[in-house]
Amino acid sequence: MPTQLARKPQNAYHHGDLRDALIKAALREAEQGGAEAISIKALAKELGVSQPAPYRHFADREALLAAVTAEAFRQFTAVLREAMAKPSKQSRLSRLAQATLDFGLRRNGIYRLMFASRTVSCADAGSELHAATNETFALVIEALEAPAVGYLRERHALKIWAALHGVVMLAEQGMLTGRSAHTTREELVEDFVAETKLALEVAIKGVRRGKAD
Amino acid sequence: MPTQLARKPQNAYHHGDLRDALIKAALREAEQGGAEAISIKALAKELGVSQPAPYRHFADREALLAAVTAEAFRQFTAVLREAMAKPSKQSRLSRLAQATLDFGLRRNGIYRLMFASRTVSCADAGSELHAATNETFALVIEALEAPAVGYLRERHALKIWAALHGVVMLAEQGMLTGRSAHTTREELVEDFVAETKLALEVAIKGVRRGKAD
DNA sequence: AGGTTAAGTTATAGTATATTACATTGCGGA
DNA sequence: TCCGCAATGTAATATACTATAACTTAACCT
Repeated sequence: MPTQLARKPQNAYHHGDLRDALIKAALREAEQGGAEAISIKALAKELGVSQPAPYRHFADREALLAAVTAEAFRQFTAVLREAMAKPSKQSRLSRLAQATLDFGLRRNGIYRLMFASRTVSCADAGSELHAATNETFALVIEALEAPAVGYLRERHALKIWAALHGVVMLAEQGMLTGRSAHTTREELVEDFVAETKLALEVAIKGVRRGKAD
Repeated sequence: MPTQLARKPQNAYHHGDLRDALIKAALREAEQGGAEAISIKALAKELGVSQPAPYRHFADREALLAAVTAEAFRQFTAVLREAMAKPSKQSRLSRLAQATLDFGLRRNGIYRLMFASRTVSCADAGSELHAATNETFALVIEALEAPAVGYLRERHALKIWAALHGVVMLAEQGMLTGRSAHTTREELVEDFVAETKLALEVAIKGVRRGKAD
């Protein structure tokens, strides 16, 4: 699917690039209210087309959500990549982790759309989503800055990812506040980062010395 | 609000205990499809009452969801408590952790209702939900089997809770499968359990020796 | 008995998804 | 040139859900 240049929408009966406009507008809506805030009817009205028009481009609401989610993943990955790229005193893993937390809290509705809606599963290997999450996961592995030894990198990438995800979700739900004074979200994240680095280092040394898994 | 004995519902124009029946039926629905699967209309039909009848007991759909979520938390806490109580070779923290994973995956829709729906926030200290999550959190602290030293227990309880939550959520979404061969969800959870024990022990010793935070 | 009220009922409005049949535009080929 | 046609809209409509309003029934309480 090529990028389809927007053909002048000025005097248009035809919108010009309704599909893309729908995705962008839906992302804007989801920013605050999550997936539930995305209404085909409302989007159509906002874009000045009739209600059924979106159905020319998406079979149903779920198909739109899938496309929006994929786009959200692309943006997420871009943010993480940028955070890892910029020079800093922090380690790359730390920057990735804090960027994840920041994205998860700031663009909270979108984050939920990506990770906490069952509208779309990324289980089937062929899906657009699967590819998107693969890229994110690859970035996490890269952030570990560790050599490939067995499945250690993958395993620790999964762990830090899960931990970060948990912090974001609980924080969004307000379940972290008031539990432990003097413990901020950022500190929790930094704890996990430190533990990951340590554990991975130890594990790799262990494998190299002992040749055992 | 007393427990309101079910007055004989047999020959009833009045249902008898519609409020409770709604919550139970809604929980059953949510088991599979999460919060979105809960429809006032459908529940009313299932229970053999008219559509507006539920509104006698709940101001709106959200109020019903709040009550259902609170009940879900109660069941969740009960399951965890039971898992911790039964004798086993595993540590209490390990049993709590695996029970959490099991609940999160098996009663997946309910788990999402509890932790991944923004319908209800537990941020306000007075709410029924806040109390329910407090109880769960207290259980996690108890499972650590560690003495109260500063805020260490609370901090590590938050960490293991977040980590567990992350594993459950990612697993539900299918984001763990296929990433790292030879790494099961249970192993991830056990890893977090082991790290928590170790880190907490070290931290407590450190504080006691050095008197510093 | 009779009044009060909680807990239902029917009727109805408003909004969302989704389908069907029809209309408009612009482009490529005879 | 203009005809056909595919792409992309529109109008009309069916269905489902939330929610409110006005009315009815049953139970309880003096």
